[in-house]
Amino acid sequence: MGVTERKEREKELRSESIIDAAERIFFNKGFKHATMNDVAKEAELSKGALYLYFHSKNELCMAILQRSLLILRNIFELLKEDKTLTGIERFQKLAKLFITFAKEHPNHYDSLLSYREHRENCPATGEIIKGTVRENKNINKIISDLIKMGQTDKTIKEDIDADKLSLALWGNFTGIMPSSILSNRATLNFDPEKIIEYHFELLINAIKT
Amino acid sequence: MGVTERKEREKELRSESIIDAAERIFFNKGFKHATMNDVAKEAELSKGALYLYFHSKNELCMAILQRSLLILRNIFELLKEDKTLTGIERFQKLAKLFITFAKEHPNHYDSLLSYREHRENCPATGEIIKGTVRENKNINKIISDLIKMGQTDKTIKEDIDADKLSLALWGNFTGIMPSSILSNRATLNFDPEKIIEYHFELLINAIKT
DNA sequence: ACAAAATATGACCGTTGGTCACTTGGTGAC
DNA sequence: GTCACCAAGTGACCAACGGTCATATTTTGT
Repeated sequence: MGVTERKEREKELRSESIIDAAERIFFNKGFKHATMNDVAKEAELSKGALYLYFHSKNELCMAILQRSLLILRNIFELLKEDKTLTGIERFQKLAKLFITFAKEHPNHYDSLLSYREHRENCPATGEIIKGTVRENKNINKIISDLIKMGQTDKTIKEDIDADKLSLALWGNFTGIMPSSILSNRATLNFDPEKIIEYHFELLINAIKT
Repeated sequence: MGVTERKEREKELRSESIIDAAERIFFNKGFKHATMNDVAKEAELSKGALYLYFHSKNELCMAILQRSLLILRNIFELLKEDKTLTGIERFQKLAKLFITFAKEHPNHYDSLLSYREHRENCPATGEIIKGTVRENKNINKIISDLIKMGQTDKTIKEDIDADKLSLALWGNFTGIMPSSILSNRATLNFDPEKIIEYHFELLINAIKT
């Protein structure tokens, strides 16, 4: 009885192709102005069908956000596996990777920042929400591991609390950049990248051996 | 001809009383679910009249945000004028004031975080948007001044870039807290206040003489 | 071959932000 | 005191959109 398995795969594929369509539409028109009809048309489905796969527009947005987190996790994962660097050097590179991600995936980065807007009305029990929470934890775990690796190779102070620092960085990542990279930079009288780098510089001084 | 002046005052008062009403409604029902009709009723006006004072719902939200920034500025201003503290001690107290603000004015704090949602569609030339930008700069200026005061009394390292650090802190403030204080804390496995405090601790180590 | 179940459709609904033709009431000129 | 005028205010109305559901189509198991 391979039918149910095949159906499950097809359902999964449908779901993915809807998210693909949603990304194209949302990233082009913006979350607010894109409509579910737009997405349906792009996905070559009727509007009603979308609701067989996602409970609401917000949940569809959260599905995109989950992808964004995945992209970022993969970037950090690579850093973690780079054996040519010392611990503190890896930490140093975190800031650059933050910035690179935001620049190379501006739309996905934007979706990260709109977390607050879209989580509303999404039942916390839903698979998608749980997925984003899980992915979030994964990322914090990696950052935390990076720091611990620095402690192992003695390039980062022993008494640093890796978990807390990891969360602080994550907060900083989703804090300083928002007011910047995606706003009209014209109105800013500072360069957000420089701020992040400077901030990291200070932290590095605080934690290196 | 004191009539025009009086009318101007009255217009200003109306505007304020609309914001008052909007705060009560928005803070109770949430920005999304509150309607302009709700606000109109609360302000004892017709819906159409609201639009004589604010171009859109978003702009009304930004007016509330401007108030939030004002509250925060006043808090920081007090810290700046406290002559009993050394520079580094004042810096230390910043973190606590951040947290206090978020706890004592949760709705206003929330409105700060929803900046991204509401700025959309508000023309950058509007008085309200310019007001929020100005208030934002004021706050960064105060933080920056606090740091410089520490450099003057030699409790903070001379070579710290006060402006950059000020922006980094502001980013952190609007970064770590959002994912925390206002989310269901139940699902969090960490205490956001602790994270902020720890982060500050590290920074203090990096900048103190 | 056919009934049952899964999948898909799109007309339809309720709600809401925003508009606009119209009303109201204070003002200043005479 | 009267009256034309204009800013201030009104609320019926509109278009747009998220979401639903009765119906249609396709696939599945027997």
